[in-house]
Amino acid sequence: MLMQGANSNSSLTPSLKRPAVRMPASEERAGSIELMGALMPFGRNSEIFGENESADYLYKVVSGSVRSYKVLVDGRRQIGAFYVPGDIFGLESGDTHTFSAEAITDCKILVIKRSAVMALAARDPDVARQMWAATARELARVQAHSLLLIKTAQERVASFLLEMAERVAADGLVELPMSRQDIADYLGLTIETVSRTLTQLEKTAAIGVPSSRRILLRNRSALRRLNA
Amino acid sequence: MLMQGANSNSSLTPSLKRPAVRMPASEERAGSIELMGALMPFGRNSEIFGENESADYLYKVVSGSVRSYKVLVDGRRQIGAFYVPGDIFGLESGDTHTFSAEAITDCKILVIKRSAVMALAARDPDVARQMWAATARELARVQAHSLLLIKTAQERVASFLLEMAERVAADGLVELPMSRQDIADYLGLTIETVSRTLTQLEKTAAIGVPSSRRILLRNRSALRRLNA
DNA sequence: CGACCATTTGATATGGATCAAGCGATGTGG
DNA sequence: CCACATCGCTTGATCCATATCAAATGGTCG
Repeated sequence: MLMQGANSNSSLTPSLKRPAVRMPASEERAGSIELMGALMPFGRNSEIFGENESADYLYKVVSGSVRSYKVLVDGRRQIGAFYVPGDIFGLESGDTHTFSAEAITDCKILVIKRSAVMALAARDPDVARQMWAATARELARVQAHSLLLIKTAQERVASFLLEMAERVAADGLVELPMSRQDIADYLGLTIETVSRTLTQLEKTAAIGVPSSRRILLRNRSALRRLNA
Repeated sequence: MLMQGANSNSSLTPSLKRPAVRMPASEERAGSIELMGALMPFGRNSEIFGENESADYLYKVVSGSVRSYKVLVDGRRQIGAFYVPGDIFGLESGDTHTFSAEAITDCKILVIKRSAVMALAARDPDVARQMWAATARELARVQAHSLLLIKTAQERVASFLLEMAERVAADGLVELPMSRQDIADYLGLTIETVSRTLTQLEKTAAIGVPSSRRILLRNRSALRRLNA
């Protein structure tokens, strides 16, 4: 399943190379989770894991960005989350992934064997607590996302921009790694509505759109006011 | 904050009585979390905790049912979850609750001090793992709820009925503890739409509605087909 | 330059919201 | 025990935000 990352795209061959730093087992302690994984490259649009695959690994974005999504029976795609450098993903309840994950851009992902984490967590309460905390953070994100989905188009787009700004912006300029279609599928809207809403926000001077992937936040408090 | 359960309603005085079974500290082991709490009664519509209050306790429904919700700035109320006997709630990311919780019906809630759980988890990896698992289950539920919110009215109502059926039904007959308004706020619809959708499902013989709080699932596969 | 894909813009359709009224059950006071 | 108020729910009529269908524009890469 991990290998699918390779074939669905590109000439990248993510040969699972040993991480540079590897502590002897006795040294594995709280905070060392990140030293337990292997750094793997994924090409744009390649699959990192698929829905219903067994969740044998955890993932941490080192560079690039990732979308998690689910395709509904009627063909609609719902994006559950965008992950940017620093984010951990692949935390799921059971032993199988409930979402798929794809690289939005070329990216480097730290891939960590879940069983190793579990084993470590069984010995080290602090590691267990860290995993709990990571899951709880994810829970909070999903809850916030739920709240998005009951808002109006303007509110959703405004919330999205503010969210991305927090995570990825250099002083007011948000560089979006994802397409309008990705945004639409994240917000539960159509690309047309996303596009129209952006032009609308531009007209009211809340934002600027120098290029389609670059959004300048001119008036954050106006956006926050829309945040309902 | 805990006391609000008492005053906002009824003559019940939830005097924090000691639980019947109380193990000496040395005996507190995995699975004993439930012995660490106090059983408290809450009257219908009374508040169990409020948004932004510090999350000092975890809760487990023993009898009755509970709604968690958030009131948005514009006055709309979004219900995040319904909890029935056996469910744990009040797990939040940080140290403050992000939702409020109210008793839908009179209920009995096991109230557990979070710090006690945390302390125990620090010593006992299995407890920590259990808490992680509980949080992960909650995460899965919220994710499922997110997916609901992008569906059509029919799909949302059908999914809701199937969800409640799994949790609360005695062979096909779902006894709803909550009002149409609660359902509407959970599904991100209006009560009119919920009502209309139910009559519509009744006409297609997918369900029966002997009384407004009792729903008979006549044709689950039809509902599942709607589940998109 | 030309083909292709992403995005924007325009015209129309529609699902669910909103506004408004009717109905049935439950409870209260006479 | 019945008249009446109240509350929760259903049903009806209309409106509106967003979807859908369709076309134009712009940006990128061979």
